[in-house]
Parts: sequence; structure tokens; C-alpha cells
Amino acid sequence: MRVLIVDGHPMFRDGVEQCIQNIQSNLVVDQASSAEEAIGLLQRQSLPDLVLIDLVLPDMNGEALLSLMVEQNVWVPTLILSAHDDPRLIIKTLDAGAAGYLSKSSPAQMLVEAVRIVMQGQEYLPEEISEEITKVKNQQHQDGTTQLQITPRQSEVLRLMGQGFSNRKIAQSIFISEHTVKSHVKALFKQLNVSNRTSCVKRAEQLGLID
Amino acid sequence: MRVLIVDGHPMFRDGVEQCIQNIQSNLVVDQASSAEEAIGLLQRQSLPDLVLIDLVLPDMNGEALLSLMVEQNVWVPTLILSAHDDPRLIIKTLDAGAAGYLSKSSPAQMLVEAVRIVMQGQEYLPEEISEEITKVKNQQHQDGTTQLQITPRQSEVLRLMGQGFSNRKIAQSIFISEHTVKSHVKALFKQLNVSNRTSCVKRAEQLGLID
DNA sequence: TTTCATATCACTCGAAAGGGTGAATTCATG
DNA sequence: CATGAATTCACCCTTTCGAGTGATATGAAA
Repeated sequence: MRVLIVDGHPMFRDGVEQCIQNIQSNLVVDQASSAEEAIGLLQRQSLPDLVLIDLVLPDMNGEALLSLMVEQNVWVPTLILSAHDDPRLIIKTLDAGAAGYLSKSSPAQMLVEAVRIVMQGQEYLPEEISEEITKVKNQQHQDGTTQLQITPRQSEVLRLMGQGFSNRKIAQSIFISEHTVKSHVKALFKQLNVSNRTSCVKRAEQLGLID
Repeated sequence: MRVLIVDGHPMFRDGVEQCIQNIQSNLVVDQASSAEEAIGLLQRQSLPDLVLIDLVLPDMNGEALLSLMVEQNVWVPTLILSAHDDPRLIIKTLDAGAAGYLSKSSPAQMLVEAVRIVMQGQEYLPEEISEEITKVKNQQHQDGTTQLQITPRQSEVLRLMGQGFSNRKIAQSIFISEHTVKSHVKALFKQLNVSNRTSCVKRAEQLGLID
């Protein structure tokens, strides 16, 4: 059995490797420190039986890596790890094809359990997380609206706003009028339920929309 | 020999534990998930031979925990771990009494090495980090100025600004006039070399001044 | 004692932000 | 075609920010 660990921190990778080494005697562990490296490994080698991906990677987020894998028809059972558990992000990763999700706030024993289960081809979701997911999904239905619908343009504006740009600078950057920027900013405020840009950026960071 | 690991993420703690278990046969590892828990353990039990502290903890940062330990005359060799390596922060932790600093970007082998050395009572600093530190210290001297001198009041204002508060709200929160808040904000802008609050908060986060 | 950093407050003024409302365009989808 | 979402732009108005230039009090350090 082979497992690929994708995480930006060697120390964490080694720690996880040590933890799951105990599962089976014939377990080979590969490591990648970035999405790019992971893609390279997956293309060059025979596919592992399981991929562990940290949601936060140096070059892109884990969800993007997962999407890339799916695009390239690399289908391997994938377990997503994350330090901060935003239900919305979890839903996105599961939609993107992850076989399971696990918080880094979980003890290693749960990781071992999850690896075992996912390697068998089954899905793995901790109870507290699946509960939160149903909560969020219910909220979505109660709202009636599309919940968090950041349009591409809004996302662009949000990114620039996160760089500390003024509305005027944003307008110049993407060749639209300041009026339009204000429209997007206002829409973002409404969706993120804030009333100034500092809060907006903070909230967006919490939700993983930028950075 | 006993080691105490203080980190908010059980999975990381377990991983580190697995890694350093191999050092010695008679190694006992304790875990704490927060600074508060760590303080409790250190007060109740006999002191461990080494404490590993993550710089980012749920209730306070690792540096604050270290200061607390020093205040309470709990002197144990302490190794600081961190995911993002800001030279300034490293200097602060070393000044606060840490026996060593290690990036989570280092392989576990370096951790093992560091633990071994620090448990012997020696200090441990990876080359690339000590190099960066000398760089920063040189910069400080070149500037001639006191480098980054955030006064207590400025720090308070910065914290509230980071919460997305307006100048008026900040003023009301700490019972000073809006004029005064503006003075502090302006001083912060000057020191952080920015010209609006969003950039200011971002920069402050990068420097570890807030969050 | 003089000096200096800190903290406090004041005034002005132009620039930027933020709220409200409305409307034209494009483009996909039913 | 009709509908709706997304994007674009406009005008109005109030509030907040940010820069400049001050002053005063306090307390520590030289």
C-alpha cells in the first residue's frame, strides 16, 4: 500500500507519516510539499492507494489541487486535512471529489481510522463535521438565496481590497469605473454581513476567500 | 526524560510525539492543547526536561506563554515551533528565554536533533534562521531609529482597528477622543509604512503584532 | 533641570468610503 | 422570448478617513 502526503510543512508530513506507519507493515509513504510537486509525482509514478491533502498549500489550496487531479483523470481516494474547519469549505472539497475530511484538531487516532477506512474505498466524515454540514445546508435552504455567491468580479475586487487598495486603485487596476467598484464592494459587504473594508477582508480571510 | 508538547492541534502533537518517541526508550510525552492547560500541567506536575511550544496557540501566542513561565519561575528548556518564520518574532521569543527555535517547515529529523540538543541544556538555532536574525539586527542598526516601536496605547488601537472598528468606536471603547485615536492611527501608519487601515492591519498581521 | 517619549486633545480640509436608488447591457437558461 | 443574474455606470448625500499642524500634561531618563 502506498500513501502520498501533500502538506507545506515537512514536520507535519513526517509526523503524519510516523502516525500512519503503524497501520500496516508494508506501507510506503511519499511526500509532496506543494500542489505542483504532488501533480508531478502523481503523473510520474504509479498511483498511490490514498492521497492526504492539506487544505492550505503554499502554491494553491487543496481544493484546487483536488480539482486538478479530477481534471487529469487522476482518481485516487483523497482525504482532506485542514487546520480551520469551515463547513462551507468542507462541502466544497467533498463536492470536488474528496473521499473524506478530517480536522487537524482531531487526534492522530482518528487520522489512522480515517486512512484505514478511505483506503478501503469507503468515505470518511467525523460526526461533528457531518452535523455542521447539515446545519449549513439547512441554513442555505432557509435563506432561500444562493447563500454565499461571490461572483468572479466580486472575487477580483475582494482580492484587491485585501491588498489594501482604494476603490480608485481597484478601478484603475481592472479598468472599470470607481462607481462599479463601489457596487461590488457594497455587494460583498452585504454578503459577508459587514460594513467596512477592514472587517470585510478579515471575514473573507476567515472564510478562505482570499490568501 | 519527560517532554511537554503545547500545540493547538492534536494531530500535530501526536505526530511530533511519534517522531521524538524514537529518540529514547524511556521518553514520556505530555500534551497540552493550550497555554492555559500547559500552565496547569507545569504547576501540578514535576517539571519536564523540555517544553515544545507552538508559537500559535488558541488562547495566547507561544511567546506570551513563555513569558508567563518565566514570571512564575518555571524554568524549563523551551523549544519554540512556528509555521511562519518571522525573524522579529524569533528574536522576541529568544529574548523571552527560549532555548531554541524551529520552523515547522523543517523536516522532523531536525526536530529530533533540536530536542536532543536542547534537552542537554544547550541552545539550538538552525543556520538559516540565525542568518536571518543577524540580517534583521543589522537592519535595525542601519536604520539608527528604534526600528519598530509600537507603544502600548498604539498597540491597543491597532488591536481594535484589526477588529474592523472605526476611529469613533475605538475612541468609545478605550475612553479617549476620536482625535487621539487618529493620532495613534497616524503614528501606526508611519511606522508600518502604509496609508490606510486595511493595509495597516494586513502588515500588522504579517509582523505578528496582532492575531 | 532639561530633554524626550508618550499620551492626550484641537482645528481644518480634501479625499475616500459607504448608503440609497436606479438603470443599461450582456448572456445564459428556461 | 422572457427571466434573471452579472456587470457596468450614474447621481445624491452623509460619514469617515487621513494629512497637516499645532498644543498641553506627564513621567522617565540624561
